[in-house]
Amino acid sequence: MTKPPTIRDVARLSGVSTATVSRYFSGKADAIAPRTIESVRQAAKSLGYTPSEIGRSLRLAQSRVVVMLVPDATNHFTADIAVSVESALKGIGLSMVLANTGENAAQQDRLLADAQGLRARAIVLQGAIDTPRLRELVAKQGNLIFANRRPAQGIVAPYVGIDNFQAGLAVGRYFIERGYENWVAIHGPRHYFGSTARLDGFVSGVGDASRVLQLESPYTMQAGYEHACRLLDLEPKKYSVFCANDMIAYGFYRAAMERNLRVPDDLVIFGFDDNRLNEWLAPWLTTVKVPALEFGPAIAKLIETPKPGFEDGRSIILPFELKVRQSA
Amino acid sequence: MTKPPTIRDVARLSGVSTATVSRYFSGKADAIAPRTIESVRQAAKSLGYTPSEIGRSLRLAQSRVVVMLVPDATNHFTADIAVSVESALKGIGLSMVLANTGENAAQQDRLLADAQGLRARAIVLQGAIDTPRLRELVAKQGNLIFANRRPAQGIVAPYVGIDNFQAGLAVGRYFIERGYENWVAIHGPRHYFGSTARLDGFVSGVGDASRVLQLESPYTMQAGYEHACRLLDLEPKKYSVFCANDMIAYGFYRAAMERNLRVPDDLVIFGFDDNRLNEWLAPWLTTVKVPALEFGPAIAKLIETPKPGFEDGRSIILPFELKVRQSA
DNA sequence: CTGAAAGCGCTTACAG
DNA sequence: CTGAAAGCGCTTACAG
Repeated sequence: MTKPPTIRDVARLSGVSTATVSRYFSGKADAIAPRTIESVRQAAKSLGYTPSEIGRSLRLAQSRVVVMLVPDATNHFTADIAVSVESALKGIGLSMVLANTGENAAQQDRLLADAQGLRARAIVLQGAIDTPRLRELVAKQGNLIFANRRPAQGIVAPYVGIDNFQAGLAVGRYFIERGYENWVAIHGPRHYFGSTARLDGFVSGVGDASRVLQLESPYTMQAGYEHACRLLDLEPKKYSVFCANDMIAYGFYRAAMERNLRVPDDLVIFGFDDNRLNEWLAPWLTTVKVPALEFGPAIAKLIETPKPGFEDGRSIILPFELKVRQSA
Repeated sequence: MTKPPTIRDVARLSGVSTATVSRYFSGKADAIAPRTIESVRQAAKSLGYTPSEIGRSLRLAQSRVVVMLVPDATNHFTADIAVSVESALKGIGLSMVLANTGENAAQQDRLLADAQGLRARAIVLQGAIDTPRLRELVAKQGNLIFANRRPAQGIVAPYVGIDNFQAGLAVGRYFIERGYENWVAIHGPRHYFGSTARLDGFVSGVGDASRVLQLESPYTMQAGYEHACRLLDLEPKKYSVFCANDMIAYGFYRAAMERNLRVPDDLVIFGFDDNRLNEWLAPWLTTVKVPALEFGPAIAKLIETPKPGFEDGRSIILPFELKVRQSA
């Protein structure tokens, strides 16, 4: 509750100017006499001084905060990426503020304004909704980074993630190769560009859009379960289901188990993400592996590297991989 | 990339002083003439002005950032609490910075210093390691809040969470009531005060410490699995296992399944937390329900309410509940 | 190697 | 209802 000591307190106690104290704390100690260093160190220590990031940020017109906006922080894969990013940012001296948009455009825009208020060094969006405010910010600030889902057409900003279209395509082709029938694509919300890219890729892969049953769905087990119940009860068939993420796949599987269906004999299920839970909870799930742990380093690199020119298309495309296990 | 407009730019464009613009943005608009308000609003809008939190924080000697330190952000229950807290803080105009201590004392202390540097409004610790720096901060800043695990003896700071000792006690008594034998307590790391409180409670509940096999363990499925394998292979028995959290219980269960053991006939498993995954992944797990969603509001309330006196024991004890399902 | 001074973007007590 | 001015905690170009 006591007011924290300032640079002036340290200067006073060690008998030097604030300039010298500042140099000590901003890594310019090699231009200070050893004896001076020592007295500053001591004074700072005895006062328990930690430089104020606020003063520093104001002076440098730049903060060390990066804001990450996610549609749903309770989604495991989203959280995995967030953890990876937080850790990589810490490595370069930055803090991460995490905020939930709840898949809500107005909420996203509000948080975008907050991030602007914090003068965030960068804003990382995992699944952005295309709004005028978003576009304005991209154009004016140029410090937005899109992660995992590519931004909508016409937004020029760096993207870190896999090529969702290619991944969908690969799954579609795999379906053809294996001779699967009764295609179902449970795809993510249409307002995310990345969701539709996966879907479009898949449809291209199987080659016949009219034969793909497309179901839009939130990225949750609950939703996967409900879609499955409806489908399996209304018109039971040997479906081949491409799920927009692993959680949907878990839900679908649950419904299948309840109906005593065997996978992959009675039903084919393909997931997406290969989240950390699979190893323990769904080692049977065939899925697309997205390298969650590579997001952090890639994003950190993007933030550290200054923008080259006006056009900012410095995307980092991470590799994906089809993890073929039992379910497909 | 353009430098963001400042309060001065808005003042200039609308022909008023910065004081007036400031009043407009800090909710003192009722003391401004309607016409003035309108011109400020317009000017701000046309410039795309968002007040700088940095300038504001410096002036007010108070930031709107709350730092949350967690031992392991990939732990689901930890993440659930973090989500709840983030959402409640947003409701009162605060941002949350999340950081991982990785169960490492030095890392925790470093992050504590960072939080101090950010002049965090509050620091929330989910599982703190008892270090001199932590104690110093509690004494000097008085803005630390302990969540889910009570601070070590002698640290006077608010705590939000269940009474871990009582919860452990209730489980121990339940074991006695049901006549369970071969007690095993797989407890969390000893450097967390909350872990030992649960264990101590359990031991009190069964009433005979010498008959409890105590195994220290990280809070992971992997660790639960490994403990189980060792135990079940070395000396197979009908164990009654109290797991420090649900993840450990999942791991234990997995090992049991691999050995064709039936729960609860061949093995009794009791979890802790009742995390969000149980509903889908382990609806059979008997566990202690900790109300994750109540942490956010409780912590927000604590932050909003000014400290009463010198002694700060304003803890909020949340209710827990034994969720008896099949496994015990 | 060191210091005096200006200024980053705000808010608010004071005066009118 | 409004403005001039001081000051929050820093950093750095400049001068010595």
